[in-house]
Amino acid sequence: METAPTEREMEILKVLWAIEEGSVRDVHARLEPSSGLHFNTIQTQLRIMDDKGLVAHRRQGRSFLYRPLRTREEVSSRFLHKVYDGAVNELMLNMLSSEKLSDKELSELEALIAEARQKKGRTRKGRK
Amino acid sequence: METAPTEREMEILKVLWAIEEGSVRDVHARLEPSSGLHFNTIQTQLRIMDDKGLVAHRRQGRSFLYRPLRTREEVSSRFLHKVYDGAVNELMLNMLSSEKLSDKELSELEALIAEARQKKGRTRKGRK
DNA sequence: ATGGAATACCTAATATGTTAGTTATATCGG
DNA sequence: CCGATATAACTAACATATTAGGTATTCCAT
Repeated sequence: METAPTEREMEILKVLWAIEEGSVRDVHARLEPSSGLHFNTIQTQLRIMDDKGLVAHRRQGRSFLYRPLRTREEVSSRFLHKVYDGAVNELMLNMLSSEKLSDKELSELEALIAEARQKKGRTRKGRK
Repeated sequence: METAPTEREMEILKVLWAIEEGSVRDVHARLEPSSGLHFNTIQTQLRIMDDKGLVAHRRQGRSFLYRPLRTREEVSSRFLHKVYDGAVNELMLNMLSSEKLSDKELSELEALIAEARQKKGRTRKGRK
């Protein structure tokens, strides 16, 4: 069916990514301060997301515990392909220009990529 | 007002990013093969996006030429903050794991970052 | 001028998203 | 067992998105 999460659904997914699994109350507690949304609203939203396959639930005692079925990777990958046709370096280029990154952050990024390169090199041809 | 582009609006923005500026017909020509959408549908959509401030138009002869007002940078930055709270390296980490990047692409990425670091270094303290 | 083609403008139907009230049901303490 | 409370389930109202039909206007060629 491939339904993309809506704005609100993204907020809820974000909470679930953070807490891994949680009840309506848990999600509501996290979202209420910033959004002021009613408990029932979150409950309804979660049920809809359940129908859509964005989350799953299991019973615990009298309440449900919800967990995300979409990962951040999936959401991000979808974004990359939708907006950049999959061109990671295009995205990175834009990030580098729009985000103000510190030296430290840049070093970290470089290290991440170097590591990925290492890993790849090892499992393929030779060292370089 | 800060309205986030919807799914369909994203498709249209993408076309406009590619062609820089174009008439309803131009956009429709690009979108029709994949979507089968009616000419008028695109026209209405563009007018709505105009109202929302996502695009602007100018007259040329009897028709309008539309151009995007949101850049890919802006859309991407918004995504980064919404989904990752601005943590670029988190995003990159996920990209590295979910996208299958070639050695060449990884090298390019590394080069991009190195360059950004150079540039930053030059305008700040010293060389390092 | 007049008819045809292209286009903007207006309108509306349908679908989907968003929010929260109301009702039913289960659980726990006494 | 009984009432209080927490929660799920149902329902509904309203907003926004999506799609396309119809109408008015403009320009071009005959």
